[in-house]
Amino acid sequence: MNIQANISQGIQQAFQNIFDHQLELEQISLAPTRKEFEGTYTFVVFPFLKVSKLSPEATASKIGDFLKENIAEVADYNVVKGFLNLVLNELSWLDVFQKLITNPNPGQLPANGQKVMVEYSSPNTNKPLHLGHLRNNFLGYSVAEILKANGYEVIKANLVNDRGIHICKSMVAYLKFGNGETPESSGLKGDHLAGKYYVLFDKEYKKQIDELKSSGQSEEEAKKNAPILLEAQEMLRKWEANDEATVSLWKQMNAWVYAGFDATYKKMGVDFDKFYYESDTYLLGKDIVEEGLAKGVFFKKENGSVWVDLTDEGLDEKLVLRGDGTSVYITQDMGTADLKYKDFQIDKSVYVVGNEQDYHFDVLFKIMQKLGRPYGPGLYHLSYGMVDLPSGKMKSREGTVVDADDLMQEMIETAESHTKELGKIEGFSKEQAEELYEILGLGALKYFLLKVDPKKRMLFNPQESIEFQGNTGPFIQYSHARIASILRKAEQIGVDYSKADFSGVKSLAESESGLIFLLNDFEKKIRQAGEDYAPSILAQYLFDLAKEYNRFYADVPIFNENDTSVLAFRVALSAQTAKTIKKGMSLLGISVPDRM
RNA sequence: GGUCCUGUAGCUCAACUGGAUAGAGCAACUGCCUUCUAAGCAGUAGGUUUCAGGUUCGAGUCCUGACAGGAUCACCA
Repeated sequence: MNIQANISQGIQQAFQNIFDHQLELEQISLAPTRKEFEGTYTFVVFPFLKVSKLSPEATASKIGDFLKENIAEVADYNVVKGFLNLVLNELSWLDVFQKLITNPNPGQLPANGQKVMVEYSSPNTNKPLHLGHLRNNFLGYSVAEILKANGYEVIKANLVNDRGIHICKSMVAYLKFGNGETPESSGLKGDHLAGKYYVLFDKEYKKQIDELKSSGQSEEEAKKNAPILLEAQEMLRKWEANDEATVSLWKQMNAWVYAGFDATYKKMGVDFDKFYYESDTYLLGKDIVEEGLAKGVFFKKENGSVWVDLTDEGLDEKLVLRGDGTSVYITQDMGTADLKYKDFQIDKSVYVVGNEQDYHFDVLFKIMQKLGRPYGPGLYHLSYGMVDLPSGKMKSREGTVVDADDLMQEMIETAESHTKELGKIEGFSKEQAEELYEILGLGALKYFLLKVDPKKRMLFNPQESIEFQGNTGPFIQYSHARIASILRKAEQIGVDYSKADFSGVKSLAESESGLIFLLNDFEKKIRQAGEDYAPSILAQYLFDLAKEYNRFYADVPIFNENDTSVLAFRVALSAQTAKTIKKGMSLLGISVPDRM
C-alpha cells in the first residue's frame, strides 16, 4: 500500500530467495537515508550477517540487486559498509502522492473501539491559573485530540479540587479583610479575587508566626498555633459538618472562581466533557479499602490504620486509611478511579499531573492492578516537569507566579506589535486583526510549551519573550498563510487540481519529493505521538514540514509554470501541505490563519 | 540517606527507540525582496553528547560507578 511496506516485503522476499531464510516484517526496519548519501531509505544489514554468511558489502549488494530487479519503486542502490541505501524512482513519489490526496481526512485513523479518559487541568479553587497550569492544560488538551485522531473515543475530564484547608484559607481571609468585596465591586476576575485573599492569608499567617515567636514560642509551635490557621481549620470542620453560613460562603466564592476559570479556559481554547468535584468524591474509596482487606491486598495495623505492602514491587508500605477511619489522598483517588470506570467503562485512563506526584500514581496504579481492575493496565500518568522562573519556583501563596491570564494577554499584545512592525495588517478589519493577534500570540505560547518533551522541566524567562521566528508556532502558521495565499490565487485564475491529472510531471525537485515523503509520514507520526502521549513529536514534525515547504516555495516556481498539469501538481502539493499543517496544528490546539 | 526524573553547540531543543561524519532554531557573521507573503530562503562559524569504566561489528541511546540539578520519601492534598 505504501512504498515503505513494499520495500519491506521486497526485503523479506530477498531473504527468502537468496538466503532461504524467513524474516518477520517487524525485524525489517527502514531508516531515512542520511543527507550525505544518495538514497531515500536505508536498510542496515549488520544484524543479518549470521543469516547471509557473507560480508556486509556482499550481503547488501545481493539484496540491492534483488530489490532493483523486483520492486518497481527501487531505481537504484548503493552500498556503504553495511548500509544499503535505496534510491527510489522519482516518479514513484508521484504515485504515493496520488494516493495521499484521495484521503479526504488525512491524519484521522479509523475508530478502534476503545475509550480513553484524559484528566487534566485539575485546578484548586482558591487561586487563579498560572504558567504551570498552562503547560498542563495545553498538554492535556493536545493529548486528548491526538488520541481522538488515533481512533479512540475520548472523554476529557477535569477533577476540580474545590475543598480542603487551602480553600478555607481564602475564605477566612476574605471574611477578615474582604469588606464584602465582589468581582463586580472590585473589577477583579473571580479567580483573581480568591487568589488575592489566599495571598493575604499567607501574609497574615506569617505575621502571626513572627509574633508568636517573639513571645517565646518555637517556630514549630508558632506554625501550629497561629490564630488565623486555627480559624481556617475550624472553618474546614464547619464545612464538613455542613454549617449553613460556611457552605454558603464556599458556594459564593467557588461560583466567582468558576466564572473566572471559564473565561481563562475559553481563552486557552480547552474544553471538558466531564467535571468531577472533590467535594463530591472526597468520601469515596472506603469501600475499596474493605474490598482490599477482604482480598488480602491490604492489611491492618494495631491502631486500625490500613496499609498496602508494595515492597516486592520495589516501593514501600503505603497508608490507605487512617487509624481513625478517615480518608487520605489516595483513598479518594481509588474511589474516583472506580467512579470514572462506572461512568464511562473506559479502557484507558490518562492522568495529566506534574511529576511531583510520580510516586503517588505509581502506588495508585499498582493498587488498582492488584485489585484486579479491568482498566488497571490502561492507567497512565502523563507526568510533566515544572515550569520554573529564573527567580526560582513559582509559589501562588507568595504571589511569585506568572499568571495565565496575564501571560496570554501579553503574548497577544506582542503578536500585535510584531504584526504592526511588519506592516501586515493592510486590508484587515479591526475584528480580523484582533482575531489574528490572538491566533498568533496563543500559537506562539502553545507551541513553546508543547514542543518540549513533557518530562523535562523548563525554564521560562519572562524578560526574553517567546520567539516568533525559527522553530515556533508563528513560523508554521506563516507557512500555512503562504499556502492559503497560493490557493486563493489558484482559484482566482481557475487552476483545477482536483482531477489529479499530473501527467506532465516528468521529474521532481528535491523539495517536492521531500514534501511528499513528509506528507506520507503524517499518519506514522500521529500514531507515534498517540502511543507515547507526546505532542512534541507532532510539533517537531510540523516544523520539519513547514520548513520543507518553505524550501519548496523558494526553489520551485508555481505560477510561472507553463505546463498546466505540472502547475496543478504544485498547487495540489501545496494544498495537501496546508491540510496537513492545519490538521496537525489543530491536534496541538493551535489554529492557523489564512493571512498574516 | 532510599527511590524516581534530567544532564547534548553560548542559549532553547532534536536525534526514527542500538546505526554512518550527533541535527534544527535563537544569538553572531555573509548573501538573497522589479517574480507566488523576507514572520522566509541559502551559507559561515559553533561539540571530548557531565566524567570514568563496561557490553559489541557499532553507544548520545544499554549496564555499572561517580558528579551536578530537580522531585519525592506525612495518619497533608
